[in-house]
Amino acid sequence: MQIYEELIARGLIAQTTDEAEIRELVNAGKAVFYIGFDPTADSLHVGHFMALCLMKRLQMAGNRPVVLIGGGTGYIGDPSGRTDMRSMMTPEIIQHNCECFKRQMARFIEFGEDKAIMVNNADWLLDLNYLELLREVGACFSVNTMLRAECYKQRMEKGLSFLEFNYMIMQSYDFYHLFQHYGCNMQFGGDDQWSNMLGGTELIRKKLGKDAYAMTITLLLNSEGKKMGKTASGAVWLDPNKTSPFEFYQYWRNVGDADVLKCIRMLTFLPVEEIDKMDAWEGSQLNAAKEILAYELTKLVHGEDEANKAQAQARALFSSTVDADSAPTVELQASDFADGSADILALLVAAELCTSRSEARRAVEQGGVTVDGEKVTDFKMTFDVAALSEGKLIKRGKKNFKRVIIK
RNA sequence: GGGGGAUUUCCCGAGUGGCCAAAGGGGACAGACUGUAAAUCUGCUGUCUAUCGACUUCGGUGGUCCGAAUCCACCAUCCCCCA
Repeated sequence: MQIYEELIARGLIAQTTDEAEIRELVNAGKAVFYIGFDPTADSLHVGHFMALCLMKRLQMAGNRPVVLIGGGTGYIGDPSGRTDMRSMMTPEIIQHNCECFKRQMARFIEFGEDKAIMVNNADWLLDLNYLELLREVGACFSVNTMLRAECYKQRMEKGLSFLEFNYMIMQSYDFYHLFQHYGCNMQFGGDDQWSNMLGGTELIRKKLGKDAYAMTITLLLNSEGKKMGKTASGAVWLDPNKTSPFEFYQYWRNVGDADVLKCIRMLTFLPVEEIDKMDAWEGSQLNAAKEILAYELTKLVHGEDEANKAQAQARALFSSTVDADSAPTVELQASDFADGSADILALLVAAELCTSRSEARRAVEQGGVTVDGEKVTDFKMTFDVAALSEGKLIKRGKKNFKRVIIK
């Protein structure tokens, strides 16, 4: 199976400008393609991960990836598909985020001579001259067309600033620039980038009379049509300090039945034939598929050791009531518990299992708290500080737990 | 530039002087049922004390009043209409 066919089999391709041409270039390993990443945070997340995987797959097939860091476009903020404006980032933050991105990417993509290259659009966007740009590039864009673009739809109701409106032009200019300086003839990206990407191919056609191509990756949506990789508290990050390997593992371990196979297909590097066999799985058998998904992804992002650890933790915690030695541990100071005894509410808060004593009290009242497997029934329960020097496993609900030790 | 409207607790959204920590829905969280899934049902959802109660909150700052999310003034942000 050739690479393009594999991408299709995995359900990764959403839209293309010229399928035949792209297929040929990519399969022949002749594509120089870029994907842009705006430094909107100090860590990459799952959405970026998909793009990085795509780069890796294409690189393995002999194509040359260009990673574009949006150090310049970060000054504007992409309005695509958003209902409100992004908060403006200071140049310092943008710079910092770019550094973080670079470090994380190096884990996935091989950079170097004849390998992948990394560029930053701050290098050419920051020096643009406004009037010059308007004449050179602005003349090639029709406001009428731009306004019809899908990516602005939601913003037409809530309002779109001129600043953000220009994002498409900057991204198009990037493509134009890379086409000329790096021979980059393709741009890939999330499906929400489609209109921005078309802006680039149009610009290249109008300015240079040449063809460039664009292809988008299917957005990873769950069966309810919501973007995956988000939790209530925010994105699922690749940075282990922001989302621990265990949390990362658990996120995938808990995906819905309807989504497991799709995720395995799109996100892992398991052979397509192997995945096809899993298609027949159903019911509780899917639990095994979820474990595979969680393990594979954790391994890709955090390495084999961390994946093994996370899996062992999860199995120990859920397969039996016996506590896990590998549970995250919190050490507290005995001096914080002046009278030598610690009440359960204080422990729950100190272990960050609850955010306030009120919340902790509710959890206890509803029967959601256990200590070393024993259900706590009285929220006034106290523990001898000395007894906690050995550590106790405190659980809030089924999935939150900490080993608490008082020294 | 002129005119009109909006800003409420995680989100949407009621609330136009005391009965408002603030309806309703969503989400989150906990419990039951399960397969660490989904669906369903129940509880719960500002903080502190937990008993009465106290405290902080309704874009910001000041003011009126015994009393303000609700009235007034100014400021900020956003939306709509006209130019």
